[in-house]
Amino acid sequence: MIENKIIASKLFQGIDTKQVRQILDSVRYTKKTYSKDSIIVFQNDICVNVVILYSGDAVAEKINYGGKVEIVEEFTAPSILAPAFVYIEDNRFPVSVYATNKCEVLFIPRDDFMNVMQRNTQVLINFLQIISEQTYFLNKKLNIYKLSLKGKIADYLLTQMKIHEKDTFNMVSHQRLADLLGVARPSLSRTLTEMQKDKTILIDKKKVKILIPQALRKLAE
Amino acid sequence: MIENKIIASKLFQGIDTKQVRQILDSVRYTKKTYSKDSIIVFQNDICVNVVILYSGDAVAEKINYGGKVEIVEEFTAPSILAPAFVYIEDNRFPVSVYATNKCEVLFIPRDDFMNVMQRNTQVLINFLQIISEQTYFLNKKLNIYKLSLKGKIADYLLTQMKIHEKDTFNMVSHQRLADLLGVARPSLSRTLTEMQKDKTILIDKKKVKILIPQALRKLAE
DNA sequence: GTTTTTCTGTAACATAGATTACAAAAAACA
DNA sequence: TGTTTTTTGTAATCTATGTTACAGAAAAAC
Repeated sequence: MIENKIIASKLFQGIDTKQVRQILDSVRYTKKTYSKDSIIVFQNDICVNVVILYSGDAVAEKINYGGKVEIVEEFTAPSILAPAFVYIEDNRFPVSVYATNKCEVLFIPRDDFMNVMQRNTQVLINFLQIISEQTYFLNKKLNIYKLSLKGKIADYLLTQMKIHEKDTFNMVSHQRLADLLGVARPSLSRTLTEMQKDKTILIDKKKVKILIPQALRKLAE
Repeated sequence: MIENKIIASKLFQGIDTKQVRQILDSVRYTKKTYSKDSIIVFQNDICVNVVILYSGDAVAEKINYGGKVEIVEEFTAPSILAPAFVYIEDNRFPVSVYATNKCEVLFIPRDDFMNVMQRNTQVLINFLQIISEQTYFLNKKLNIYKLSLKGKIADYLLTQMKIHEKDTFNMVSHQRLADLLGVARPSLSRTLTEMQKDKTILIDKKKVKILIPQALRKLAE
């Protein structure tokens, strides 16, 4: 039953299974299954559907001028692909999305979905929130870009501290963190060492302990 | 007449004055006038209104940890302030906005505005497009951040070429461009000189001529 | 047309972070 | 337990861009 799967999506938050069924009955939708490595949406395709990945995992890739491929985003079901490109004027997908394992995807024509939003306040709120959160996270990402490496690390550590709700937690590998922050691994190592010399943080094996959170806040501002 | 002023806003695109009047009549709204340098919205205020600047100019500023002030965005009427923060969960203004000259502002409670969107498809489309475009531009800005200085200049020149619809056009001053790109002025000068030595572009006084657009596209990818 | 101000080019130097390389430490495996 | 693989620390070097400083060119003001 498709409604049991998509109900976990943020798009249908606060809506019960029966209502989701009614919504699906009120629109024309297409259901497709994709095998590993097949392409779900093509870069530059015109985006006339709300695309809901309701099972499986996918990645967004961009092919740039020189033919080089860059991974832009990773999706895990349930997830809406490129919600901000559905109602925009030049509404072409900026990326290609392909399945990293078996995926099930729902396509709802944007006009039909517009009707749903007009009838169902909760869906409207949810969709507005989904797009708005993207703006929020992009803004945040942009701020992080402007920071020095120490600032980026500080931001990462503060976020982790918030997630774990304590000042001691396990770190991912240096290589993984370097990739996340978009920096070189040896630069990251060097800077982590500096921060330990500063007595701002303490690292023991995989464990980090934040000694002076205020110092991190200052670095990450 | 307020409706004659706000009708130029993207939010009311495709809607006639009479309808705008009807929309305004259907919501509770507040109209305020701000003198130069007064604050329109305060950073960290909860954002429960759609805020429409319908005359005047304003700037968004952020006060960061150390008390330093940073200019984030400039608004010219008609413009919606922080549309992406109206329906988000942690809906606090990320910035303070203040008037740089006399401003007139309309506040519409977000629940009332939600009703408008549900009754009026055009307003819904417009609002979705406004938020979506923000995502689009932030994505673009993020990509530009990742580029080298040459890449940033290339991107700027290509955009200008598109705007002017020809390969020769006037440039803004180095200082202004350096600020736009977020780089140091002498670095910009040096790099422009390099690009002229490469024969990619040609500069004469204020005029630039793009000699090899493909080279720029490669740099800006 | 002369003076003053602003803009541009450029050089010398500083700095953050990338790159490469390698050895020590830790973890995984057998 | 010993062996292999992965991860980490760190040093040497390179590179892009920032910083500072100043002189000549252009533009604006007078």
